[in-house]
Amino acid sequence: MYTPGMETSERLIESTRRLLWERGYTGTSPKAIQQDAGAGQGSMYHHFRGKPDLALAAIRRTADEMLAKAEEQFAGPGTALERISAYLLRERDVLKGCPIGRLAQDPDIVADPELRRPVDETFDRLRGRLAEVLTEGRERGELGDTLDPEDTASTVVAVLQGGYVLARAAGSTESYRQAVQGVLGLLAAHAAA
Amino acid sequence: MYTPGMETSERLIESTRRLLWERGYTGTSPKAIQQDAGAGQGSMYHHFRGKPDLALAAIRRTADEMLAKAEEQFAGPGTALERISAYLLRERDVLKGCPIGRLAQDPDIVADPELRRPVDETFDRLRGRLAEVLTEGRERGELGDTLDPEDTASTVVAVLQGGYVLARAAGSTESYRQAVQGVLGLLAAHAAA
DNA sequence: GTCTATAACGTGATAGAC
DNA sequence: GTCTATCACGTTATAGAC
Repeated sequence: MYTPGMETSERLIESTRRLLWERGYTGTSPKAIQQDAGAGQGSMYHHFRGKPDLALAAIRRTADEMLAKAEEQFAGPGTALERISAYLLRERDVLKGCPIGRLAQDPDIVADPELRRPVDETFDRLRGRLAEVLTEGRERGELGDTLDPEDTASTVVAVLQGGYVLARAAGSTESYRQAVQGVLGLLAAHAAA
Repeated sequence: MYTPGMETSERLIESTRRLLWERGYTGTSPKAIQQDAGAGQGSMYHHFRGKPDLALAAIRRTADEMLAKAEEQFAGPGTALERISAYLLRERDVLKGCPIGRLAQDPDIVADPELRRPVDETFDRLRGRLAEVLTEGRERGELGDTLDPEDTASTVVAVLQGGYVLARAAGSTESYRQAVQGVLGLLAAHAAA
């Protein structure tokens, strides 16, 4: 992943992002990061205090990117259901899984409050924005009054995260697609009711 | 975890089951297993060919146990919705996550077809049984005709798996509860329609 | 800012004694 | 069947030269 026109610290963060996604925190060694970034031991420990410090920088950047991409669909045109549908069905590297959700399974991430915070915040903001979209849809009469926006927002995020899990287990994106179609079908039926 | 009245190979499997749940495959070392089980290196390599072989035995047992516990709710009394509700709301170690779903995030598990197979099969059977329960509910008129049992079954499994992810990220079971309430609410609205 | 050297310890496995 | 010894290599970091 060596990229010539990029600062060493920048390259280290980008390599860490990629390796955290592929192998998780426990499975990613400082040595692997250094090799991937084309940097020596000394460089890494000059720019970062250690593995957790570097991981924190990488996680924050990935989290910001994820929320920005989600906002593209949430703030887009269409009904609430159309925007949520666009979000769930947009092109994704389903078999690679969610770069943030993956970290929630890592015991070393969950055990460290500094590292867990950006993961928690990411899901909290996603859920919050989805709840706003759903509330809007209910006010516009696109969805029934009985729908609980907060609970349903959590459900949508959970279907996304769980869909990733099923797809990786199966080695196929089909189960992700099914899970998404299922929840969209339930939401559509609710709208019609 | 040393348990006196148990065969060494039995203790090794039980320790592996617990450590795989807590730390995942990559994060679990043979040495840690041996110490937990109170067995030496030689014992482990006498009974098992290595780490993957021992992990396979542990995963199979956990998978069987999971499916058996799920069947208790699926085969129980009540409507389809009541049985699915009982399944999702039964007592669970939510913050510890799903011992099988956790493995789907592990690159070394996914990369090894022998180790991935039991994980995939577990979800496939869960999804299959849920689809049967939903089909039954539709035939009995408990659920609307527009509901797709296969897709919805995937959705329910995904909500469960995703709920675990959200709960671990938040360090609280609340988001799991919300995600489950959300999908049950959508299913209930569908039933009423 | 970057590099190499070194260190103390862990990993996954084999060999062979008991 | 169980144990300890040994091995080659990886991990996470520190020290200090360039």
